[in-house]
Amino acid sequence: MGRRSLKETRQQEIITTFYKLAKKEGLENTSIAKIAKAMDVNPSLIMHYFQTKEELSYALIDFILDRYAPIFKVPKKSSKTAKTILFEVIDKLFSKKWDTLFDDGLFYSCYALCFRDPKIKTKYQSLLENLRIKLTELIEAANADGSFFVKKPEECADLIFIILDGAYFYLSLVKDPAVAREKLAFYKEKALKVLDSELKIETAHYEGES
Amino acid sequence: MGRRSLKETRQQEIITTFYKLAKKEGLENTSIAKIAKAMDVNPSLIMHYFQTKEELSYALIDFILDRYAPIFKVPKKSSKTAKTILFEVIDKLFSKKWDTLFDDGLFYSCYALCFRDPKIKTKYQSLLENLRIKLTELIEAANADGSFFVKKPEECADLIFIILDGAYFYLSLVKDPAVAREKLAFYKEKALKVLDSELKIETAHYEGES
Amino acid sequence: MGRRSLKETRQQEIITTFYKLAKKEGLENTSIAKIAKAMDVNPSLIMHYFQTKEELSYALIDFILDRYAPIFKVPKKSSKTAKTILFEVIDKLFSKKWDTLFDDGLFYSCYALCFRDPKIKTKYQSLLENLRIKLTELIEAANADGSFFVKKPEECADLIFIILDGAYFYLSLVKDPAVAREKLAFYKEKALKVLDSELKIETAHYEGES
Amino acid sequence: MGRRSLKETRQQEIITTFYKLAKKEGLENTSIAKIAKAMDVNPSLIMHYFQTKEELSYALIDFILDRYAPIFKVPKKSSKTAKTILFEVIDKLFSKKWDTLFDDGLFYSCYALCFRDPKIKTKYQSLLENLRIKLTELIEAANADGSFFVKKPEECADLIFIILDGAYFYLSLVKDPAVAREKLAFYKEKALKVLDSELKIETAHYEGES
DNA sequence: GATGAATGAGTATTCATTCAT
DNA sequence: CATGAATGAATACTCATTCAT
Repeated sequence: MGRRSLKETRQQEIITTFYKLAKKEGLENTSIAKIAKAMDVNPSLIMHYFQTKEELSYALIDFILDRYAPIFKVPKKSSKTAKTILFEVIDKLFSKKWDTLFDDGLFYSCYALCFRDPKIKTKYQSLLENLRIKLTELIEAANADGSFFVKKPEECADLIFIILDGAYFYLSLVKDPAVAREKLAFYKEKALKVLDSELKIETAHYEGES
Repeated sequence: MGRRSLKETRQQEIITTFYKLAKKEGLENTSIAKIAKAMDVNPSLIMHYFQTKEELSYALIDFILDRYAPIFKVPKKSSKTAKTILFEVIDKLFSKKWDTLFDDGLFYSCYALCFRDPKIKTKYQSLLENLRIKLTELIEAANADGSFFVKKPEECADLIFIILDGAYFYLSLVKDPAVAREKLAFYKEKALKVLDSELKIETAHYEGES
Repeated sequence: MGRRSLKETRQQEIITTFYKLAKKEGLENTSIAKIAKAMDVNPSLIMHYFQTKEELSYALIDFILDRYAPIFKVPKKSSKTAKTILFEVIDKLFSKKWDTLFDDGLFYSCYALCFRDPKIKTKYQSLLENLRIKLTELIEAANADGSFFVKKPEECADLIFIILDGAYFYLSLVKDPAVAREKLAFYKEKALKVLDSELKIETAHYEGES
Repeated sequence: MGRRSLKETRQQEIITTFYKLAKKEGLENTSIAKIAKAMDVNPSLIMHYFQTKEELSYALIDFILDRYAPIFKVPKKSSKTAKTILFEVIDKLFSKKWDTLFDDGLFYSCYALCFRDPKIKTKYQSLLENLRIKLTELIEAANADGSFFVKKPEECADLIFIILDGAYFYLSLVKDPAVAREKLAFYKEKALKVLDSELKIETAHYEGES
C-alpha cells in the first residue's frame, strides 16, 4: 500500500524549481543543494525522486523541449482552411510571444550538452525533426487544399526552420527590443517568401504549361 | 620585452590548454586545477597570469572568437573582381572546413554565457556585427564593380548570416556527414539565391524602367 | 504461528542477503539500502524486521558464527571409537572444505568489531570457548576409551585451536592453493603431534611408573 | 622555489591522527573530515597531501606494518651468541609489550581489507614473509654457532609464527589480563618446544648415527 | 617566474532512520 | 506486510582563491 504517491507532483515541482534557478543563475551553477534549498526540503529528497543528477538533467531537458509542443496546437475551427492554419503557425513561430516562452541562455546551455551526451543529442534531434515534419504536413495539407502549391514541402519547411533558428540565434543578442521585433518581422517575411517563391515558380510552370 | 613575451606565451599556452580541455570534457567541467595538471604546472601559476577564473574565461572566448578573423582574409589578387571575392567568401562560410574550425559544444556553451555575462555578450555582439559589416562591404564592393547590383546590401548580408547560423545550428545535430554536406550545399545555394533574387528583382525593375 | 514463521523467514532472507553482499563488497560497504535493493524490497521493510543497523549486524554475526556449529556434528555410529571421532573432527578442522565455509575478509571484519562492541566480543568469546570445550570433551572421551591418554585435555585442545587459528590467519594470504593445502596438511600434522607428544610423555611416565 | 616543504611532516601528522582516531572509533568510522577536525585544519588540506582516501589508507597500513620493524632490532653486543639473540627475539615476540604496540581492532580491520584490495594484501604478505625470513635467519645463525642444531629452520620459524598469530588471535579476546599473560607464557613455552623438539630429534639422530 | 601551504565553500551522493499510509 | 515520503548528517572529493617563499 504505502503512502499516496507524490512522485509525479514532487518531480514536477523539482524540475520547475530547477528550471527557474537554472534560468536565473545558469545551468552549470544550479546544484541539487540549491534546488533543495529553494524548495525548502532536504537535498536527499531530490535524490529520492531522481537517482542521479544526470537523470534530473534529462528531466529538465524534456521539460524544456516539451514547451515546443503547443506551437502546432492551433484551434482547428472547421471554417479554417489548411492554408490559414499554416500561416497562423508561421505567425506563431515568428512571434515574440514564442520567443519569451524560452530562456535563451538555458536553451543554448542545454543544447551544448548534446555534444557530450548522446541521450540529450537524440532528444534535440527528434525535436528538430518533429518540428520539420509537422510543418511539412501543414504545407502538404495546404497543397491538398487546392488554391496553393508548393513543390517540395519538406525542403521548404526545413528552410523556414533554418531561417527561424538563425533568427533566434541572432536576435538573442540584439539589445533593442524594438529593433529585434522589426528584424523578426523581416525574417518572417523572408520565410514567407520561401513559400511564395516556390509557389511562384510552380505557378510560372503552370502558366508555361497552360 | 623578453619578459613581456614570456608572459604572453605562457598566457597563450594556458588558454590553448584550456580550449583543448574544454573541447574534450566540456566548459563547465574544466577547472583551473585540471588545466594546471594538463600543463604540468602549479595551479597557482595560472592564477598568476589570470587573476580570476572570470578573466581566464574572457581570454578563452576571445581566443575562440578570434578564430573567425581569417574567414574574410582572401588572397586579394589584383586579377580578382570584387564579385569573385564575394563568392569565394560565401563559399568559405558554407564550407565544412570552416565548420571543423570550431567545436560546436564549446561554441554554444560560450554563447550561452552571453545571457549572464554582459562582457561576453558584447564580445559576441561585436563579432556578429563585424561579420555582417564585412560581408556588407564585400557586397557593396561588388556593386561598385558594375556588373552586379544588390539594392540593400546590409539586409542581404544579414540574411545570409541568418541562414548560415541556422544551418550550423541544425547541422550540428545531423548524424550522417554525407547528409550534412549535402544539406549545407543546399543552404548555400539558397543563400546565393538571396543575392540573386535581390539582384533579379532589381534588374527587373531596371529593365522595366528602361 | 503462520505470521511468526513469515517474520522469521523474512529475517533469514535479509541476513543471507546481507551476508552475500558483505562477502562481495565488504562489511563496511554494505548498507541497508543495498540489501533492500538486492532483495527488491523497500529499505523500510528491513528496518521493520531489524529495528536498527546494530541489530542487523548482531544477526549477521550470529549467522556467521552459527556456521561453526556443524563441525562437531560427526555421524556417531556405534562402531566408532571416541578416538576415531576425535581424529575425524581434527581432520575436518584442518580441511580446506571447512575453510571455504567462511569468507576470510568478512570473518576478520566481524572479528574486528569485537574491540568496539562488547556484545560482539561476547559472541566471539563464547564461540571460541565452546569450540575448545567440545574438543576437550572429545579428548576426554578418547581418554576414557582406554587405549589413549592425554594428561591435560584442556591445554591440548587449546593448543590445537591456537595452531588452527594461526594457520588460517596465515593461509588466508597464501596465493597458491596447492601450497596452502600442503601447508595446512603440515600444520595438521603438527597439531596431531601435540596430541601425540602429550601422549607419549604420558605413556613414558606410565611405563616408568609401572 | 616555493615554500619550504612541510609535506613529510604534515603527512606524518595526518596518518598519526588517522591512526589515533581509527584506534578509538574504528577504521570504517574514521573519515577525512574527522581527521581534519582533530587536526584543526581544513579537510581539503588532507586531500592536498593524500590525493584519495585510498592513498591515505595505504599510508596508514604502511604506518601500522612498519611497527613490526623494531622487533628484530636487538642490540647486538659482541658478547651475545646467535642463540641468545634468537631467544631474546622469541621473548620479545611473546611479550605483552609487543602486544600493546598494536591495536587489535585496527589490526584486524586492516587485515580484512586484504581480501578486497590486492595492494594491501601484498603489503601483509610481504610483512609475514619477511618476519618468517628473519626468524629463519636467526635460527640458521644459531645453527652455525655450533651448540645448536635445527634441521628445518624455515619450517620451524613458520610454526613459531603460526603459534604466535594463533595466540594473539585468541588472547585478544581473553578478558582477564593475568590469564592472558599466563596463557601467552604457555604458548611461548610451546613455541620454544618446537625449537627444542626439532633439536632433540636431531640429537637423537646424531646419537643414533654415532 | 614558480611552488607549495592552506582555506572555506561547494559538489553529488549515501547513510540510517522515522513516520504516515 | 509493505511502501513511499522525508529528514539530517555524513561521505569523499573539487573548486577558486590567497599568501608565503
